[in-house]
Amino acid sequence: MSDRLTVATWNINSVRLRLPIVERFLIEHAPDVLCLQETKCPDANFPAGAFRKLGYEHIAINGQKGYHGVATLSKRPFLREARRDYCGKGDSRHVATDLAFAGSSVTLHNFYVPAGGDEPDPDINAKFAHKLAFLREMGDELTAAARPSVIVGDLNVAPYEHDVWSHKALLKVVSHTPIECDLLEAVREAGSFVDVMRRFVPMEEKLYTWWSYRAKDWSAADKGRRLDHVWATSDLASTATVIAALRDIRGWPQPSDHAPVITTLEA
DNA sequence: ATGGTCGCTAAGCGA
Repeated sequence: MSDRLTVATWNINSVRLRLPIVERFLIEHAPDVLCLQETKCPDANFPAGAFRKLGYEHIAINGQKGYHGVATLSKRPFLREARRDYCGKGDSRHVATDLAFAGSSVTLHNFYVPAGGDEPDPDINAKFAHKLAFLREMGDELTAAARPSVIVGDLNVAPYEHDVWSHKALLKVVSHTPIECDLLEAVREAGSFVDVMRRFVPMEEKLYTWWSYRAKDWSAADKGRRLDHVWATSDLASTATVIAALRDIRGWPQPSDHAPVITTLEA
């Protein structure tokens, strides 16, 4: 049974403040599924009604007050929902859903990996130690990942040379240090996942999903990083296509500092 | 050059 499923991922940095542009995105791009990160919203206050009105009737949320938070919005019903408390800290950083796909099902993991603070040394920076522990736990879990599976989200690591505006300038900057880049590769390989964005954009081509709020003119400076990712198991990756980071959306009014990424899965 | 800007929630923290 042939099928097609479009999956978007977007760190929106407050779902309530960003509701107008999330609605605009859903109307203009109409993915089957949208995975949000940094919703910063307790579940009781999640604006589910606004999304249901746009046809996203199935909503899996894992939120908390003020920080983190993920949500998966879907036109297609969920066969299963699961949430894992990575590192046992009570942070809302993961929700998994199973969706009907091609006569069977696909598992979709939505992750928000800890940013890791400023100092890339786990001995003096507990936030960086947490980030590394979180990634190691991801690797342990994903070794046994169901097939087919897709992982999307803000992984807060830009692993390759051209995932950042300057490899040399960022070697000691959290998100692009060798320890994180090597660990993210090990996590991906532990579950035999394919980096779908890089299947479509050559390794030597710059590719970003995030631009800091701090730049005077983010687009002109273009000091971006590829922090958001789409991974798929090899059975899906062979037919997956990516609309790489929708950069224009970074320039919408009151934007998130991340751009969304859309992937089409076909089987 | 070691800031610069956001969003939460009510001064400072996290990103």
